[in-house]
Amino acid sequence: MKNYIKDFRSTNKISQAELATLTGVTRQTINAIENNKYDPSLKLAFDLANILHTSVDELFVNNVEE
Amino acid sequence: MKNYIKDFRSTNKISQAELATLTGVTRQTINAIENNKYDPSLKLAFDLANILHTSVDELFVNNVEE
DNA sequence: TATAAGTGTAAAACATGTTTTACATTTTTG
DNA sequence: CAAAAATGTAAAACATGTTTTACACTTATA
Repeated sequence: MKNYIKDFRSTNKISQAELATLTGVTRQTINAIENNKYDPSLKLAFDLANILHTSVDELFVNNVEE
Repeated sequence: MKNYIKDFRSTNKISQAELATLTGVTRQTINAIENNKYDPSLKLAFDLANILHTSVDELFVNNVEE
């Protein structure tokens, strides 16, 4: 699973910490997701898309190959 | 989180068991998600959307109020 | 109406996502 | 350049998602 959080975050001029606060998770969670340590829950994916003014389908790309 | 899996499944004329096989999870998982026992992982959400010929953003709706 | 196919459900074990606490390194700015 | 802000990271505890096994109930079909 690839994501464009960093790009959208930069476009929206917002830090990992701010994005964390706005989505109600910790900064570590945002950092881990950006660095592909794991994927967010579906709910968090939607919250991230909302705050970053985009959609889940645009924010993430599902690598069909595992 | 609300989902339209049952509706899309019906449109695509496919059983819970078939959808499970196609997405690589168990029938119980599909059943639990349809009945809102829990939300799928982001990857499973994408796989479901693909198989059901729709998008994550159309298949699920994020209830902003927790 | 009998049988098969489809659906609902449950508990235990296991896998993945998130928090907490804490510190190190890098980047930005006065 | 010094200080502040931002980012990377790690381990333990906790929360949520998924499998396995198993059985009961309902709906479709011969």
